[in-house]
Amino acid sequence: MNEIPARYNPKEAEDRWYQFWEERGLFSAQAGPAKKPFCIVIPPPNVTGILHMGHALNNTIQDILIRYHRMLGCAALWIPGTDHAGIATQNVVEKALAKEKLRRQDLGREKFIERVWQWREQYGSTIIKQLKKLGASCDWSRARFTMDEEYSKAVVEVFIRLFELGLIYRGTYIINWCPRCQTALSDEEAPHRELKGNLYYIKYPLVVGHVSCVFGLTKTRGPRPTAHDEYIVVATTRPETMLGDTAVAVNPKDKRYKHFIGRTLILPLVNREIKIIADNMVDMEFGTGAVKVTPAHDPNDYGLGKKHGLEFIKVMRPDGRMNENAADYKDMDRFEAREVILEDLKEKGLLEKVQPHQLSAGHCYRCHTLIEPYLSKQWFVKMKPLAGPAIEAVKKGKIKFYPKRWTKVYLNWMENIQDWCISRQIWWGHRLPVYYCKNCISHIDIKDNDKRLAISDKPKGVIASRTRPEKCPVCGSSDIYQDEDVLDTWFSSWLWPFATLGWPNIGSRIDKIHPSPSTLHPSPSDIEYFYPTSVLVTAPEIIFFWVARMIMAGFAFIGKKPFRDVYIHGTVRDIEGKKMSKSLGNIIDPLEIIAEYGADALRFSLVSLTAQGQDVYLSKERFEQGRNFANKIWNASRFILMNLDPGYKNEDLSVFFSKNKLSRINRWILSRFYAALKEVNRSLGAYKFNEAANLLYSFFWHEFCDWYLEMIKVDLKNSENQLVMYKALEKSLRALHPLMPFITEEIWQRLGSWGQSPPVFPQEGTVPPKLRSIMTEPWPHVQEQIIDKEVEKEMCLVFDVITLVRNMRSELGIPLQADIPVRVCLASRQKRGLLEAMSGQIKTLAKLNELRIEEHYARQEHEYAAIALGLHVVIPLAGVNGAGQYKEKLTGRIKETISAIKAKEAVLAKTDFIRRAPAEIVENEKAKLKELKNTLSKLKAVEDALK
RNA sequence: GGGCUCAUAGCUCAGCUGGUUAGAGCGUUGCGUUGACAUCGCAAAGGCCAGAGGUUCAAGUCCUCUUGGGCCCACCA
Repeated sequence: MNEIPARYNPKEAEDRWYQFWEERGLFSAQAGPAKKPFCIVIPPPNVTGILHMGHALNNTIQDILIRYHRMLGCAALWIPGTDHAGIATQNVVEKALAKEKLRRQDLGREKFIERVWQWREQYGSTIIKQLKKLGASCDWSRARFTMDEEYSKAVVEVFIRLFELGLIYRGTYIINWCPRCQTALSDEEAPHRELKGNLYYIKYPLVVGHVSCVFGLTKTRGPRPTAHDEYIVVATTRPETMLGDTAVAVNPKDKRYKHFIGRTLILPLVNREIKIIADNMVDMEFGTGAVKVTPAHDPNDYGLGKKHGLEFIKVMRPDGRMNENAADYKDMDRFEAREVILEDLKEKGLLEKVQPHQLSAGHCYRCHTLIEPYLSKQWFVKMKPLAGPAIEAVKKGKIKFYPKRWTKVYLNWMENIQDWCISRQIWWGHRLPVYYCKNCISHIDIKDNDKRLAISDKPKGVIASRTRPEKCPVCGSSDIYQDEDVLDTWFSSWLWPFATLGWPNIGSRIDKIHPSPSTLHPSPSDIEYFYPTSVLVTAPEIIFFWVARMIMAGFAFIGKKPFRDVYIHGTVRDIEGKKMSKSLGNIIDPLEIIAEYGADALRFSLVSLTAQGQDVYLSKERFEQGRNFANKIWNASRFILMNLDPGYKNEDLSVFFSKNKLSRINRWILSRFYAALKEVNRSLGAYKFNEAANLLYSFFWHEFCDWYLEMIKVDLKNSENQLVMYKALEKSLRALHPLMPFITEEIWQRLGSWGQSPPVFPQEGTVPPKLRSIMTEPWPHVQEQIIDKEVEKEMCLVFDVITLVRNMRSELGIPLQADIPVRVCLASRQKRGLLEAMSGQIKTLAKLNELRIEEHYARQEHEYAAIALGLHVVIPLAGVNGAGQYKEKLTGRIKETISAIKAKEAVLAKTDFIRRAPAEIVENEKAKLKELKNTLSKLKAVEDALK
C-alpha cells in the first residue's frame, strides 16, 4: 500500500489488465431480452493494415461508446474483423513474391491464393494485436474476416439475389483501368487528381473531293502552304489515343465548321479516313471547337461512338502498351508513345501548338498509377433501384449523420448514383458465382484487335449459381467453367453489418450454444436483437465506398437500415495540416506513443483534440497532455490511497445526504461532480467527445485536485472527508473509464473494497483472482438532488477570497513562506458567517496566520493595502517593497471599472433595450452595474487609504 | 463548374439554440522542494474574434460580399 510509485507505469499495467478483461470474457455481449442492445460494427481494417493514427482515433471513439454503454447497462457488442482487401493484399503478396523473383503467374492461381492465405496466417492478425494494445473492448470471439466461409456465403447470396432481380448485368463499357494492377476499378476507386498537362493542337487534313490531301504523309515532302479549309485542328490532352480516333466532332451550331460536317479527314500517322460529325455535346468554346473522337478510349467519346455508330478501335493492351492497331507505335508504353507521336507530328508539321493545361484525371487508389479509360467487358450493379430507400431513410431522419453536413454529401452522391463496376481482374477475392456453358454460349472475350463490338451482352448461357452447377440447365452439358474475375472488395464490405451477425443463416449463434429452455421467452437471434446496429463510426473518405453502400444493402437484403447514427470523425493530419501518410514520412506511430506515454494518454489526447467533424492536427507533444493527466490521476489517487484509513466504514452517501450532515466543501465537490457528469452524459450522447474529455479533465484536475483535496488536507482523517474523498475518486474513475480504461482499472482495483471487511488490495504486478472489474460496474447515476447551485455559489466566494489574497501577495511580492494577517470586510452577515466557517481552509490555502472578518471597512493608517471585489480584502503593507507597483495597478483597475460602468450605463440608457430585451436580461445588467459601482467605491476607498 | 469547410491569445484549437469582463492546452514571465504529483503548485502577461457591409435592443455567434487556406464532387476534349 505505501509502496505506490510516484509515477504511473502504463506499460506494465496495460497488458496485465487487458489480459484480465479478455480472460474473463468481459468483452462479449449476448442477445437477450433483459438488456437493451447497443451494437457497433468495426470498420474492418485491411488484413494488410498496421495501426496508424486514423485507426487509433476511429477505434478509441468506438471503444468509448462501447464502454460507456456497457456501463450504462446495455448489452454492448462491438463486432471486430478484418477485410480481405483484394487489390491491396494481392499487391503486398506479389511484392513478397518478387523478392523470390517470382510473379503470381509463375505460381498459378491456386498456388498464389494459397500463398495469400499463408501470408494472412502469418501477418493478418497484426492489426488485431495492435487494437488490443489500444484497449479496444471488441468481442473477439465474434471476429469476422470477409473471406471466411460463412461470410462468403453472404456474398454469393447477395450476388445471386441481385442477379435474379435483374440488377446485375454484364456489359462492355469504358471503365477505369489500372494498367499496373491490370484490373478494372469502380469510379470511387479512381479518385481524380490535378495534373499539369498540355493541350496539344493537332492538324487533321481534309480529304479534298475524293482525293486525300497527301501532305505530311510522306517524310520527303514537307507540308505545303495551306489554305484554311485544308485541315481541321483538334485539341487533345492525350495525343496517343488519336491512333484510335474514328471521327472528329463539331457543334452543329458552330459557324466555323458548319460546312465541314459530313466531310472526311485523314487521320495522320495511321492514314485512316474518318468523318466529321456534328453533336451538341461539343463545347464550341473549348480548344478549337473540334474534338477528336476515340470511342474505345474515352468515356465521352464512347457515348458519341454509340450514338453515331462509329467504330471502336482499341489501341492499347491491358498493360498500358500500344497494340497492333497502333501501327508503328506497337509495344510502346502509353507515355513513350505520346512522346514519339508528338515528335512525328511535329516533323510532319501537323502539331500546330502546345498549351500548358491543368487537368485532373483518375488515379488508382491502391498504386496511384494514372488510370486509363479502357473499353472492356465487366459486371455491373444497377444502383438506382437500390438507392431509393437509402435516400428516403436519410431524408426522413431515420439515419442521422453527425455532423449533419455529411447528409448533403451523401444525398448528392446517392441522387447521382452511377452503376457499380464490381468485377476485378485479380485473383484474391470472392470469385464471381457465375458459370458459363461452353456449349450454349459463344462467349468471346474482347480481343485487342476487335474493331467492332457487340454492344449488348445478354446473359445467354450464363449461369449464376450459389454452388457450382454439375450440368448446364439448358443443354445438359457438363462443359462448364467459372468466370475468372473476382468481386470488388467493397462488394463484401457492404454486407458487414448483417453478415457479421450471421446473415443469411438466421439461426442465432447463441441459440445453438445455449438452446433456450423456455418457449415463452425464446432468445432472439443475434440479428433480431442487435440489428439495426446503433452507430457507425468512420472517416469521411469512405462515405461512398462503404457507408452509402451499407445503407443500400441493409434495405435491399434485410429490409431495415443497418445503423441509426453515422458519426464521421475528422482526418488525422500532421501539425502542418498534411494528411498523415507513409509516403510523406510524417507519421506519428500510435504504438510508439503507447510505448512512451501509454494507451490512456494516447486515447485521451486524441479525443480531447477531436471537435466534432474537425480534422485533428497532431504533433508528438500533444500526447504529453494525456500523459500528464494520467499522472495527475495516478498521484491524486496515490494520495488518497495513502490517507484512506481502513478502519472507516464505506457508507451509503445518500444516507449522509438525507441527514444533511455533509460539510459545505463535501457538498460542493459532489455537486460539482454530478453537474460535470450530467454534462458528460449530454456530450457523449451528442458524440462530442472532446467536450466530455475536457469536462472530466477540468473537474478532476482543477476542482477535485486543486481545490478539494487541498482543502480537506486541513482535516484529512475526518470520517466524512474520508468517505467523500473516496466516493468522489471512485465515481470519477468510473466516469473516466471509457476514456482511459487502463489506469482507471489499475487504481479502482487498488481502491479495492475499502470500508468493507476484509479489504482487498491487490499486490503490484498481480491480477487478483476473483475481482470485479470497473468496466462492468455501473456508470454513475446523476443525483439531481445533490447538485446544489447555492453551495457552488458559496464556495465561489471562498475561492475568490483565496485567489484575491494570492493575487495580492504575488503583486505585492510577499513570498509564500511568509505567513501574514489579513482582514476581510463585507456587509453581508451570511457571507461573513460562511467565511468564518471556512476560515481554517482559507488560512491554509492563502497562507495566513490571521484572518479577521469584519462588517465594515474602516480606514486605517498607511499600513494597509487593499483590493476590492464586492468586498474588502486587506493586507498589511508594512515592509513590503512592491507597494508602488501595486498602486499603479490599482489606478489601472479603477480606470477599467469606470469604463465598464460607462458601457453598462449606455446600454441601460437605451429605451429599446429596456423595452425589447427579456426582463431577465435587463435585471441582470442592472445588477451588474450595481456591483461595478460598489466595486468602484471600494477601490477608491483603498486608493485613499494608500495616499 | 458545383458543393463543403476553416480563419478567435505566440502556437494548436474550444466557444451548443445571438445576452456577464471571449476560454483551454502548450509556450512565455515572476515566485515556489507547502503532508500525492516538477509529467507539479501559485500568480501574471497576451485577443479590434480575417476584412467590409447588413439584420437586431444586443453579433465571435445569424445573413451577404471580399480576401486567404484546406477538402470533396463533376463526362475540364
